[in-house]
Amino acid sequence: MPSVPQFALVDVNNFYVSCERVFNPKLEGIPLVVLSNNDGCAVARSNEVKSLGVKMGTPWFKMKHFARQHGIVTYSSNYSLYGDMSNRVVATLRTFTPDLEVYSIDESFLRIETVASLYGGAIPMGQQIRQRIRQWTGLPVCVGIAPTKTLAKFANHLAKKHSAFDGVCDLHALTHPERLAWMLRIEVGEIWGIGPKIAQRLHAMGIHTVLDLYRASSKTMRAQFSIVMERIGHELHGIPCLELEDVQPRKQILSSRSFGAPVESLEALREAVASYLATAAEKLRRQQSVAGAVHVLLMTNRFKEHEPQYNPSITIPLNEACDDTLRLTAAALKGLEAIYRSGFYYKKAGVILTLLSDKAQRPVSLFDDATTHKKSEKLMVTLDVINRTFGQGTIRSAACGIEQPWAMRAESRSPRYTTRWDELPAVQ
DNA sequence: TCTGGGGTCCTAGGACCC
DNA sequence: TCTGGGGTCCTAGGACCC
Repeated sequence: MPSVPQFALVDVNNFYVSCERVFNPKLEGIPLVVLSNNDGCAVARSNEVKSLGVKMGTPWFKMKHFARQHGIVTYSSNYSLYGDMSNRVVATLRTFTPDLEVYSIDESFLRIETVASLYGGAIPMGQQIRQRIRQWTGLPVCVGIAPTKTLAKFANHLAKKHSAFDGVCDLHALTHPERLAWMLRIEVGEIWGIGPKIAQRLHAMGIHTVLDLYRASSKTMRAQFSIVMERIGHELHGIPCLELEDVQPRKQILSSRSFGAPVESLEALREAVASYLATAAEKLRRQQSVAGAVHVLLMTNRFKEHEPQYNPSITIPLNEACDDTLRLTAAALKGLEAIYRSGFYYKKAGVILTLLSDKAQRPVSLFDDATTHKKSEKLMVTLDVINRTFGQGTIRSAACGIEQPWAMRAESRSPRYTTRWDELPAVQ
C-alpha cells in the first residue's frame, strides 16, 4: 500500500461564468463577468475579461464604461443555479471516491492514494475526473495533486495557468529540481493562507517567491507570524498538517444584504430584517441546530464619507434556544427597535444567529410548554416543505412585507434553469 | 446613482478568580 | 520609594478563505 498521502484539489474554472455558459453557449469566447449581489462588484470573470486586466472585486459602476467599450457581457448572480450546479459536480466526484471534502462552492479535496491505481495512476484519474464532469455537467475543471492540501492548491494553480499540464498537475510526477523551478516562478501571495497583509510583510523580509518561503526557517516564521504560517511551511515541504474535514454544523449563521436604494424608515428596515431572519432560520433548521441569541446590525453607506455614519448592532439573548422563525423574528425586531435612530440613510442590514447548539441536545427549561413546542415544530416543517417545493418566500411572515421596495438590484439574472419548472431551458 | 456575502481561526488583552 | 503570581474565560479585532 502506498504510504504517501495524495490529495487532489478539483476546482471549476471561472465557476459562475462557466455555469452561465453551460446554458447559453453563445457566451463561449465572449468576455463575460458575473456581478455580486446588488449588482455591486465583478466576482467572476471569464479569461477574456481577466486578460483585459479587470481585477476581482472591481465595482461595476467603475468599470461600466470600460465594459461597454470592450463588449463585456454582464450577468447578475444566480445563486440558485450555481448552488445546484455545485451539487452536481460534487455528486460526480463521489462516483470516484467517497473520501472527499467539499471546501467551497466550486472546490473539493479528494484523497486518492488508494484508488488512483484503478484509473491507471493519478494523472489519468485526474483526466477522467475532468472528462466526466465536463460530460455530466458541462463544466470545465482543473485538478492539482500533491502530498498535502497546500501543495495540492499550488498544483491546481499550475494546472490552471500553464497549458502544458493539460488541466492536471501532479507534483509527485515532477522531479525535485522541477518542483523548485516552479516554486521560483510563482509569487508567494498565491499560496493558500497568504493574504495581502502577510504577503506584504513577507516581501519586507525579502521573501518574494514560493521558493523563498519554502527555504525560510520554520522557527523564524513561527516567531514572526503565527502557528498558521508554521503549518504552511511544513505543508510546502510535503509534511501534511491538514486532513480532509467532515462537514461541521455552522457556528453562526449570517444573513445580510445591501439595499437597492438607501432606506430611512423603521418600517422598511423591519421588513428587511424579518426577511433576512427567515433565510437564516431556514438554514438553522436545515443543519438541525437551535440558536441561543440573535444579533442584529445596521450600516450606513461607508463610502459616503460626508454623510453621517451609524453602524449599530445588538445581541438579543433568548430565554430558551429555538429554531422557530416567528420567535426569532420577534427577538430580531426587538433588537432593531433598540438600535434604530431616525435621520440616517441605511445601506445594509443583517441578522446573525449565534450560540448555536445541536437541536437534539437542546436543554429543556423549567417553563417549557410541550404543546406550544409541538405546534411550532409542525408549523416550521410545513413552512420549509412549502418553500422548498414552490420557491423561497412562498409562505412568509407578514413582517417581511409584500412589495419589498428595499430589495436588492439584480437587473440581468439568468433563468434558474435547473431548479424552477417555469424556467427550464428551451431547446429549439 | 452606483462599492457583495458568508464563513473560520488565531491572538491579545481585559475581567475575574484564588 | 515601595504594590505578587498564576491561571481561565471571554471578546474584539484582524487575518484569511471563497
